[in-house]
Amino acid sequence: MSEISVLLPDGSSRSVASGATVADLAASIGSRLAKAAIAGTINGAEVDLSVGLSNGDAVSVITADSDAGRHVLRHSTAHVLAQAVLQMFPGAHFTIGPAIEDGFYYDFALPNNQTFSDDDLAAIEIRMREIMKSNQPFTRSEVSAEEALAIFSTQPYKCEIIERVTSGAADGSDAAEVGDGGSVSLYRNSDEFVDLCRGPHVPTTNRLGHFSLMKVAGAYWRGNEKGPMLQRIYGTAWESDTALKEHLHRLEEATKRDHRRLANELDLLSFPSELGGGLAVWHPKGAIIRKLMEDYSRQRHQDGDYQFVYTPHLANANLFAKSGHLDFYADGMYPPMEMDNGTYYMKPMNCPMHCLIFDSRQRSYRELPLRLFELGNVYRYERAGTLHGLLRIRGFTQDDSHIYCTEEQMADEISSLLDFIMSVLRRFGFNDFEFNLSTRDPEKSVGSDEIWGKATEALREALDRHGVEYKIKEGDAAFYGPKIDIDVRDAIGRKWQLSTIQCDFNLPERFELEYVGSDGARHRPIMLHRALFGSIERFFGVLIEHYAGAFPTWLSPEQVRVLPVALAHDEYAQAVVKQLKKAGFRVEIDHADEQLGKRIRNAKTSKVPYVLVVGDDDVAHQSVGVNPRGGEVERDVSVSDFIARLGAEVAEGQLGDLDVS
RNA sequence: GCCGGGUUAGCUCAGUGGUAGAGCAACGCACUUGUAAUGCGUAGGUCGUGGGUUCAAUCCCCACACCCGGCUCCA
Repeated sequence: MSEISVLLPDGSSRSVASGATVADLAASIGSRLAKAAIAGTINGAEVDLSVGLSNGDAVSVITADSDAGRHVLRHSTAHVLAQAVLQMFPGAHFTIGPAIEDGFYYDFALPNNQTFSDDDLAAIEIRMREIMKSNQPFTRSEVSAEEALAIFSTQPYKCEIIERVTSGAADGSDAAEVGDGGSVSLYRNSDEFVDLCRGPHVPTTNRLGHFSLMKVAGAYWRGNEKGPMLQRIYGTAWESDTALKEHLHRLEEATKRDHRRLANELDLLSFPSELGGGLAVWHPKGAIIRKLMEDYSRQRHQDGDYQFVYTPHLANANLFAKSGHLDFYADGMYPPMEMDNGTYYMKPMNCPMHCLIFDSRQRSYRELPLRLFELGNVYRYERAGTLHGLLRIRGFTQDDSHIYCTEEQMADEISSLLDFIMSVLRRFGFNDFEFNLSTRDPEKSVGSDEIWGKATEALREALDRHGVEYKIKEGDAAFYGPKIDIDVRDAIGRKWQLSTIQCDFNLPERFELEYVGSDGARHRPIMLHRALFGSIERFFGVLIEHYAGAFPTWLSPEQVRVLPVALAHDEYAQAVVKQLKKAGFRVEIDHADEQLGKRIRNAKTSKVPYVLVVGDDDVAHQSVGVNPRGGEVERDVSVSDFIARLGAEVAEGQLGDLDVS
């Protein structure tokens, strides 16, 4: 028998029999690898294990416990989901079912606009397990478009995909379904079930099984809100039961951090339904944190040569007509108030008002960059279904600034903004940043090519100067200019978009803003919008989840709780409280009318950073027992020592990074 | 806005076509405790709002409000 030679990922060559498949190669390397293999790559392209090798191929084996392997598992599980649904719901149409982060989904259109119930989900999962157990092979074939249309003649969505692909109108999601060649690739795993798919898939359905169907949801066909609404089933799938369990555990942990739950448990704020949707009231404890955030923000802006301004919550419609926002965003604004002297709107943004301030008198180039800053309250009528706790809210406060500068100043200004942003975010325990540069959408934009080019270049230059990696989001800019968005990762690795720096060529034009240059001529300034927190509300929501409600001492609404062991120690405890308050700390006392253990538990569940227990010894020695959040109890600490340590901790928090774990 | 699900005591949640229950919290009494839940007792709800069906609705139906999970959107 002749042999061929293939190249392995480590650079070595290996001889295998001519006609060997990826599976054969894996088996020749080791039985363990053969068992773990679910797909492979040949010359960089992902393939099924059953694909034959050619002499000189670069080959790798994909195992289930890799990202690529889990992707294959998830996609194969999605096929089985579709198979089960088609069996159980005669007349159902299936559409697309990709693998996604942590799992997969599949979209269906059920006859007579039926919807899936939770009971259906459980039944579908059982049927899926039966299919997996029956060990059906996934078999690939390639057919012409005509043949494919015949095979899927009762499946209009599949026909649409085939037609789009063969007519060259396919987008990414179509290509993922069928591949991009002239022919259409299919995967069949029984006589009755076949799906369009590029693959690869696991060799047989019994390689699947560590999965769970999670939820059912509505989803628009092709994401088009005017198109039909489909029924989507989400699932998660993993390489082992352990990995599945770990994932479900992570979800539980994330639920415990939910800011809506913690805001309630910690008495920070609430969303009374009497107020209306998407409107919050801040309770005293939440307000303490908010004030500290605002104080810090104001201090940093003052240090950064920003000038503080205030503007009203309402404005005449003419202002928003002039800014152009009424044309673009009227649907997202609270409805107009007809007054006897005109029509008024709640402001959905601060920028037009800041432009009025800029334009209130003649400006010189000597004033630039002119940085106007406001913690500005804005109101946006977000669509009802989009509201989400503090993260998507209708009334909120932006830490908003508009910077007017020259073209030449733009790059330096943006560069220093990046430093400013990261420095502020670090103060709140965020150390992992991701940058996105959003570029022009030629279909939806104002301004000349030249100015777009310059501004995009300035943003890029600033990012390059910082040596940070960034992603380009093609066409994702606002209509008025390119922008940088900054995402942070929180303590459990989730990504949140917070800060933004946006160039604006629209408003200076519309407001005819000018400054007098050193040449004596009038010039139009560049305008930058930027927010660090984004909105105070949203940032606070993210902060709650990041710290899981256990705020660092400098931000904690209650920094210390003093617990007298017994009634006899109450007087001393009150003296300790008095000293701490005098030193500027937020302190409460919990009198001895409950068991000590109970009171400690209460303090811990309230996430108070320091619990001080005081008893006979402490009265005798002017000391306290210190029980820190997440640390060991320390007895006989002198009150003055504790005050000094607490003061240092709070001050450190105000200067440097916080260790968040 | 669209597709689902939900709304019962301050909180977390049971429950029923004949106007309601638990745990925690609150309050009272006893206990005075040295590092994560003492015991006993009391009080607390127009069952989201409005309409309909019914002898009777918290329960069934409709509308609305608000919330949750997604989709779409996000200046």
